[in-house]
Amino acid sequence: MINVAIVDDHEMFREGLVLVLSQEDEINIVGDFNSGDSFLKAFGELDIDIVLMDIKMEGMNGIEATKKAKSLNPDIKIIAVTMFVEDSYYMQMLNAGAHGFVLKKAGKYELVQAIQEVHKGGNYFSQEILQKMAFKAIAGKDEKEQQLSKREIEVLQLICKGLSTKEISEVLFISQKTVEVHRSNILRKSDQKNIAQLVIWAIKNNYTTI
Amino acid sequence: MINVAIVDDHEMFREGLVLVLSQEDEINIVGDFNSGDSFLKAFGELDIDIVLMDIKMEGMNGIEATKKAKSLNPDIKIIAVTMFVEDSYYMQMLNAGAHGFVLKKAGKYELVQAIQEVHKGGNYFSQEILQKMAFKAIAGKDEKEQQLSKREIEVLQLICKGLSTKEISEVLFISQKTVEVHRSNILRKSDQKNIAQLVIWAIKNNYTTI
DNA sequence: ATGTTATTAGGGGAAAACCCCTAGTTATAA
DNA sequence: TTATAACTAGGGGTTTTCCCCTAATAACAT
Repeated sequence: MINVAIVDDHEMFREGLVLVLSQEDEINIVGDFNSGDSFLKAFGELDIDIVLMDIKMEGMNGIEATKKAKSLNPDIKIIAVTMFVEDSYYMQMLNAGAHGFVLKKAGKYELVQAIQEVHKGGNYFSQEILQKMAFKAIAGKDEKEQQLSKREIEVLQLICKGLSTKEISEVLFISQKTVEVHRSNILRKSDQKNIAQLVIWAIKNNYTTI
Repeated sequence: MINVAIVDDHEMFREGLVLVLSQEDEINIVGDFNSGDSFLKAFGELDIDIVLMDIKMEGMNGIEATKKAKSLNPDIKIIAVTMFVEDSYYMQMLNAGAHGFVLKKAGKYELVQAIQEVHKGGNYFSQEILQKMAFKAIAGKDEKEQQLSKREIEVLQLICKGLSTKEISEVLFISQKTVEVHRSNILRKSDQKNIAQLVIWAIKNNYTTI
């Protein structure tokens, strides 16, 4: 019997997951939570083998919740559940200690397979994600990973809120010139060529929420 | 007994919905479909009272599918299921003939309530949507609804793909000046002040997909 | 028929974004 | 201790966006 907890702030999706997985004989749903906080609060009292963790949530996100859960109990296995097949955040999630990665558009059987695989001590990644990783590895094995700095993430989030360079400079108490530097570094690192593309890239890479 | 069909291209969400609603004694799931096309193909052979219709789908979207279903059978009731609480597309969906509007983050009980209400011949709208409509009505009762034209929607979608004014003019075989006119009309009608805001507005209003 | 909207396209100019460049300070890692 | 990276900020320039204006043609509705 595999004890599974579910953390996702979408009621219907979570309730659906609970019901779908409850049908499986070998899976036992020990709890479902609508936030990282409520999950961690109940964490001590539950016997959990595997957590299905949404990455994008209001309040504490899946990456933070995964780090904290792993620090409380390193044996726990976490499978990230996500909407998009994008570049940057599965690395963050893997670094946080996740053992698997499943897309929300995956079906029941893929999800059960992922749970079984991870419970046996393995890893599971959706095909689409593996493909993305493989292509990325082939295409850019010489390029070093261009990660956004804290300040750049801050600026990116303000850009996505629709603030102009001038407005951002006023919010962050820095000169417009500095914001310009951040802007162009963000565009270069993200490999996007204008703000429209950047906003969509930021959403897919979990830097901002719509 | 209420015969319900579900149209949504997210496997897990749809499977979840099926299971959640199957638990209800008065609800009978007669079919679930991953696209507007597959739904309409099966439409003739099924006895459907109510359709839970996702608005945002690959291929034919929920608005088109709703229009076609209503033209085939005007008695059918459609409840739109959607991710965002935004301005423009519930009007489109209502014009297409929808009787209800439920957010994806709604819980099981709200959804069942919506189905019952619509089946009785009424309408159902999530609180958040009613609030949005009410505030909109109060704030802008003199302003007439500024709807985007076909060409503007075309331009908007190209903007969201990250094309510059020059590139758009080349794709559409019109002058840059004309594209500029469309751009500024889109910004004015959407009441957004730059491209970053516009892209997010377009996503929320279902003009483009991420 | 006559008004409205959509689509097209121009002139002209202000503002913002974008792209070079240098360069100082601070912090962190080798 | 010495690179390396992050954050800061300026000069100077091009390109793009955004905003004002006029205006013609076509389509559609009252």
